[in-house]
Formats: sequence, structure tokens, C-alpha cells
Amino acid sequence: MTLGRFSFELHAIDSGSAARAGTFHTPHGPVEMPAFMPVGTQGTVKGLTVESLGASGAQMILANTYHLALRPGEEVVRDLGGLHAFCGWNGPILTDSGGFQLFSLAHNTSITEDKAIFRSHVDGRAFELSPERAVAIQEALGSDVAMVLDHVVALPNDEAAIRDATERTIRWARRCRDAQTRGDQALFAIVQGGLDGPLRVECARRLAEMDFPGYAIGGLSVGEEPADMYRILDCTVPAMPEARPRYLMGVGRPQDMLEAIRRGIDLFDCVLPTRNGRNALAFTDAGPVRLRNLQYERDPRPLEEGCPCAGCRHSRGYLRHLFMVGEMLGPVLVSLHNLTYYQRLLGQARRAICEGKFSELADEKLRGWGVFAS
RNA sequence: GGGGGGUUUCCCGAGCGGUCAAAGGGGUCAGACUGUAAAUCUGAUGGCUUAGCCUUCACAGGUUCGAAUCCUGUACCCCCCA
Repeated sequence: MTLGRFSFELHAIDSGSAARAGTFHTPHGPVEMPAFMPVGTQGTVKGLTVESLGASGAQMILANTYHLALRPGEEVVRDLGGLHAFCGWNGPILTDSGGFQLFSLAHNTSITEDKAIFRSHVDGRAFELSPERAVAIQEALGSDVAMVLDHVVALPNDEAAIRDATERTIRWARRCRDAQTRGDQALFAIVQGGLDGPLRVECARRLAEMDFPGYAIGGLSVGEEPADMYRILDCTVPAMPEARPRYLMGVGRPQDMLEAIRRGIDLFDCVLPTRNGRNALAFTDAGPVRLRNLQYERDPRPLEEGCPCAGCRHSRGYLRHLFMVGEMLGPVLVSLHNLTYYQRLLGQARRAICEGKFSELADEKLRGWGVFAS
């Protein structure tokens, strides 16, 4: 499929699952999918330079509309040359719309049909975010991919509330599309519907009718059981256009990504590798390593044998020491390791899909992590 | 030599007759973290055969139904006077 300066080529579909490999082309370069986007909410992936971010293997990163509109303000970013120049990342950037903050900052947010009104978490001032405003901000920021403003609700929730938020998400998606003025920014729609399978399918189909250049699944991994998330993917993904990138927002743990790729998801973002990295948890093929644990005090091994990241030039004992004494290099190196681990995992997934051996890879990884396939 | 103040559980530090195994920090140990209000948060932290029992508040003795808390002596530390 080709859409202006964007296109999505499918290279392969796994023989034993719905997993697929492809390339998403953007004005700032290609993204090999399945892909993982590090989260750089405020225009920075916490603790990392763009050089080390590139070294981790990342191709596309995520930034946030709400946070950047609050500080420094989208006009400032625009006047400094747009998001790419502003943060120094010349690869593709996707901006989240602020919809997630309707959920995470719900306690100081009110929503009407027209717009959401936030009380700024920074200084308490009112901040309005309508679908039109979300698009305008993202156009000022100049990301490659903008997300529609969606209405995310906490789970579990009552049926009427979920239905209401889902319907609003569909109406807002249309308003976002109608508000677009730039031709060099792709707008992705977001499927909502809580844990209601038929509602998810209906939402996906109605959004598909509007023909967006990409589709996301939102409102998952917000506290529900993993099995519920997989169940929703099972029914929702087949209802999403095959010729467009399919993005599972906010996910996730390594096992969640493999389970989602198995079901046909192409794109992910998650704070876990960076947040957990800052909190001394490293991802490895043998499962998580909680570096503060006493057992690593004299461990001479790197986090992962053969990992090319800068953190793996050091022993676990040294990394533990950095955390125990509060040195900032600890969070930096383990964030870098985790992102590198995620990128390598996705790279292995892409190769396995092209070879028709994704299930074998997934089984092997899940076994290493000590979790069962779902 | 004389006068005054102090010694609390790994550390700092509250407590000043019972509700004290002893506040609060720190440290340590363990856990959590999924479109980032997170380099954050939570729990544990004398021992045990754990609804209870035992051993702790410099050391020894004493007063009291009952002492980390009061008294006497000893040791060490700090301040002032000579």
C-alpha cells in the first residue's frame, strides 16, 4: 500500500502463525516490522543520547502530545525546527495524542463530547485537548505519525462506559482525520472496546471504513490479565486491515510482544525497558535480572553473553554497585541494555518470520523466560 | 582537681515509670513497574517451636507490682572552670 510519502510493504507471513514481517516507509526513513519504539515522552528517551538510542537498534521513537504541549509548548518545538531537529533524532517519530493521559491523569481530567479538559499536572492550569487540537499540536510538532485522540478508560469498567468511550473514540477519529492539513504526516486510528470482543471488532471495522494509513489497539495492558489481552487480540487483529501497520499501544513485556506478533501485530511501544532499566531490572534471555539482588554482588558475567550494548561491557557486579551507590550510570546502562535487548528480540522475530519459524523462536524464548505460551 | 552534659536495636536519632522489641530517617533485604505526574513506589528488617514466648536500650547493683526511663557505683566521650 502507498499513501503519500508513506507505504507499508509486507515481506512475509509466518507459516505457522499470523506473524508478519514488513517495512513501513516514512519521510524520515524505514521501519522494519515487527518493531519496537522506545518511549521518549518529553522528547527524550530518559537517560539516553540519540547516538546510543541509534546504537540500540531503534528505528522509530515515540513522543507525547500532551507532555510536549505543556512543556515547552508545541510552538517552541516548531520554532526550533520541529520535533526531529528539536530532539536530534532524525529517524521516524510517532507522537501519541494524549489519549492515554485521559486515563493516567483521569483524576484531574473531565471529558465532554467536544473535548477533554485537563488540569495540568505541572501547574494546575486548565489545558484543553480536542481532536482538532490534538492534530494541530502534532502537526506543529511535526512527527511522522500522529495518533488520533482516543478515549481510554480504566478496566474493569461497566459496559455502558466502555461503549460510550469506544463510540466517542470513533467520532473523534473522524474529527482528527478531518482536521488534518499536512500531507507528510500519517494519522493512525485507535481501536478501543475494553475487554468486549464483539465491540472491539465493531470498532475496528468502523475505523477501517475510514481508511487510515495505520491502526492501533489501545486501552490494553491497563491492569487486565494477560490472557484477556491475548483473547482480545485474537478477535480484534483479524478485523484490522491487513495492508496497514497494526500497532499495539503500550505493550509490553517481552512475552506479550511475542504473543502479539504471533497474532499479527507489527508495532509496539512500552516504557518497561527504560523504566525498569532505571529501577535496576534488566531483561535477558534467561528472564529478568533484578540487579539490586545480593546474588549479583560478585557476579562477573555481563547481563547477556554476546550483547553488543555498552552495559554488557561491564559485570553484573559492577552494574549492581552503580545502583547501590546511586550512580546515574546504572540507570543509563541498564536502560540501554534493555532497549538493545528489545531491539534484538524484534530482529530475531523478523528473521524467524521470514524463515517461517516464528513459533519455534517464540517457544524457545518463552521457555528461557520460564513462561508458558498462551 | 571542681562543675555540667552524654552513652538507645547495623548507623543517625526519638523516647524520659506501664499502651516499648522501642517513633522517624539512613542502610540492608525482597517485591512491583506495560501508549512515563515513576532514576519511583511497596513490604520486611533482635531471636524463636510466632494469637505466644525469649533476649535487648554502655556495664554492675538497687528502688518498684512494673525500668530504656528513677537511685548508686564503674567505664568511656563531650563542654566549662582551675
